[in-house]
Amino acid sequence: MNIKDVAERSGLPAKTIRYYEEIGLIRPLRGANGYRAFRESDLHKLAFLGRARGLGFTIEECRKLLALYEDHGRASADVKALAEAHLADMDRKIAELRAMQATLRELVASCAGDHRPDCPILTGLAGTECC
Amino acid sequence: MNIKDVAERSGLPAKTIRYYEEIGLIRPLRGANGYRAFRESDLHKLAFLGRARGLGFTIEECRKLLALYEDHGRASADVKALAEAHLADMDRKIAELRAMQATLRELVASCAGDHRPDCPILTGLAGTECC
DNA sequence: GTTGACCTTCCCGTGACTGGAAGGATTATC
DNA sequence: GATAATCCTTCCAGTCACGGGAAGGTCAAC
Repeated sequence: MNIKDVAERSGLPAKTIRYYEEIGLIRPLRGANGYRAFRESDLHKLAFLGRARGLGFTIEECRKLLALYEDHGRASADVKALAEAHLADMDRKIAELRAMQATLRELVASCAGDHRPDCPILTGLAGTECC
Repeated sequence: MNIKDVAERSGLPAKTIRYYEEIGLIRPLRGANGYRAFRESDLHKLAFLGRARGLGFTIEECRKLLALYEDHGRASADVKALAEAHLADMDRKIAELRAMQATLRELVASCAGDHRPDCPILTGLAGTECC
């Protein structure tokens, strides 16, 4: 299989597939013409990577997941720990975003939003609480 | 004021302050020795930038906010629109994270997490729904 | 044989910094 | 006055996960 077919079947752009080879996530064979020759197993790995990335795992986490996937003697606890750490990461990110939203929503609520120049959003950002 | 004092007073690292000058967010004066000479107005701008960045605005959004801040004839509606667009951005990011979490939580819930190798998280990522 | 679609590598750009090297300026100490 | 420590400067490279595009080789169809 050439890269375009793999790209279509895995849903990943060809550029991304080349990049994944470059950083050692996959090791496709090479034909006599220098073209990458992908096996079904490469395709499976790419699909795996696409799903893991889609769930927000970083590339290094994906590397670990792939290693666990290929290690048939792994303990499912190791996988679960990785997944739970990632869930906690996402919790933290959501909390951070919500905190930022809460602050900004207060400022927005107090802003008239009309043609006049007075703007509590700007004075809030300026921090000069000049009352 | 030299850069270290400004860094301490604004809460921004000196590296970041140099970077902000490089991309034209601030324009401190220069002393005869080549050192940056910060005015109070530079410090205010940096504090403003620090707060805006802390609320998750991108650098380009900060540039616009700073321009509005310095334009005393602005309409507060323009500021409010920027802020509301950013709130909507954050809404989208949160929704994306929650969708990823929901999927991953399902997988995690079905994983025993013990010493055995069977792992629904990995088979889920492999997508081989082999039942 | 010539088009057109594919493939390859290589290098640059993204956002918002961070780290570190090399070297000049200032301040404190002896 | 010499020296050491602490500042300051610029410049270059790296981060993360790719994407864009150039320059050139290969392959299938007509």
